[in-house]
Amino acid sequence: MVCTANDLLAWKDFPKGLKILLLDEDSNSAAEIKSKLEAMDYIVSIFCDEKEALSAITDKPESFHAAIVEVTTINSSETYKFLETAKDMPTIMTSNTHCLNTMIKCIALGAVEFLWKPLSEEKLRNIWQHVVHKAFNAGGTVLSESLKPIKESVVSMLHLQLENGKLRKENSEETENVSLVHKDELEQSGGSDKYPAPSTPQLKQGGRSLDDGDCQDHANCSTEKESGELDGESKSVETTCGNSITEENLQPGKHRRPKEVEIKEEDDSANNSKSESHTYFPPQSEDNLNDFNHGTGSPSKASGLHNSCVNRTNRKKMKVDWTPDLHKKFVQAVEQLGVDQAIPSRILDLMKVEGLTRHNVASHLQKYRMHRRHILPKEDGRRWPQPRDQKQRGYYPHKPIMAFPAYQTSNPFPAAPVYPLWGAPSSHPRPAGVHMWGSLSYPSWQPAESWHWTPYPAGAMNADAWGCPVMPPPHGPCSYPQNSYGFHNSGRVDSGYSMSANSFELYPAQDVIDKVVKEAISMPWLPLPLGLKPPSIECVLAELSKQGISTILPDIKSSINYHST
DNA sequence: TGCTAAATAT
DNA sequence: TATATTTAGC
Repeated sequence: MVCTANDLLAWKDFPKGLKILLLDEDSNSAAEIKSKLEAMDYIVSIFCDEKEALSAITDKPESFHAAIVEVTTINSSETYKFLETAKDMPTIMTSNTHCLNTMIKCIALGAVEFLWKPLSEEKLRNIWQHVVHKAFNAGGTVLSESLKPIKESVVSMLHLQLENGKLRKENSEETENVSLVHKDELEQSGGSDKYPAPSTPQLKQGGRSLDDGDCQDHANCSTEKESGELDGESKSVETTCGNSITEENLQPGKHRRPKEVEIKEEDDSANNSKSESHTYFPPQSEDNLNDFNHGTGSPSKASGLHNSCVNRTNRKKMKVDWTPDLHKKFVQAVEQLGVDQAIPSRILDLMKVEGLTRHNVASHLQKYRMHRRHILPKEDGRRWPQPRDQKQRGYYPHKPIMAFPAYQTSNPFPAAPVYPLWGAPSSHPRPAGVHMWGSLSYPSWQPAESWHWTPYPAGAMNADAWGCPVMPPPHGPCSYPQNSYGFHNSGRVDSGYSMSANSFELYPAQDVIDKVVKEAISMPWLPLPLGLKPPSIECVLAELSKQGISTILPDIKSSINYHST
């Protein structure tokens, strides 16, 4: 058998010496293939019968590193059986028949590649890649006996290479990681096969571009974040793939787990053609990820987006995908800090998302502010021209537009964060003890659409929506501490302004209006909500009289007078 | 370190 | 072209 320690030591010329099981009923074809393989120093064992081949594999699994199996329309079912049985062995299918169905089925059953006959040397030369690939991606649990030494050998080889080269990996680093990194290098330089897909080496030699990236798994993502934050922001992370990660998910090491920031990466323009890499996790590959420590479980579902990660050969950009979840975290952090106090570093701390950098946050914050600044005013700001001098950070030109009583401005963490919004069901409870005119502005900004946000989901905190605070800001955005009931959108009070479709949707519920009016009456010392013009006493009296009310309670009257003056 | 604006990517 | 994100510069 081949896989002894001595064999490994002598395996300097890998892949020479790889043992190939060749199953082909056509003896001529088999002989021809064998001849070519042997010319390349592969060791070939020919079988004409599936059962024999299978028993050979079963009896001596370590005796073969890979199999080349011919499939015909006649023997296909047996071939499939072979594939299923010899799953752990990298099996390359060959055929004279160009049958897509057969091809697909073989691949589906685990074949690593499908080659049409005749098999040229070119095609055969690189079949070793499948062996290495399998060795590294078997997921540990299914790594066959014959592949283990392969893996070790390759790791060893690469390790040596690296030591001579540039990357010096600390010895302390666990083997898995080492192998990982190395493997990446190997793949990138040699155009070896990538993870999930059967690589048709002969076709991809040399320039693996997109595919490389595609298959790249998180290992790459994690690789150096080197580029990135020179300012040392990104401590451990690097790139990540997946979703927003929570602390709990963090591994002591550095490789991200299931939830991390989704990042797309692009190749270094200097070296490669630039392309974004999208990680694809074929079903069978998922567990393989662990092998390399990069795994991230499955693509994050939180974001409907693809998982993207990056091949870190380059150092350029890692695009953070601000998924709704991530954005939600962001908004929560911002609101927790208070819009005024929200600065990138603090937000970053609160978010606790591995892989996210201050720059990322700053960038997002910029966008966030832009939205608040520009979009809001567009919708409702027209009627509230702001003084230009209010340039204080965190100050948003938009005026209060809240249609509901809000929280006390001094309480940044209301016990019951309820965010009634325009059009929100009147059943929304109102925070107890709040009697001030809400100082909050609930920017109706934004187009929920852009964040997959459903307007006013019952009980939901619309954090996904731009500007929809998850937590009320500590204080109002402007100097209208008391007038938050902006009815300017109603069009009733103010018909001089056009209303957007959204405005209609946001139209305050009647009971809310009633409530506001009631409060205005009961608390005459408070200014009227914005948008409400104090009626003249004459008008009020006339209206009351019209309704058959001739007697006016003193406090009502005083209230009217109060506001009228 | 934060902010803005330009550059770049999608 | 519009939008999102990164990068550069202050």
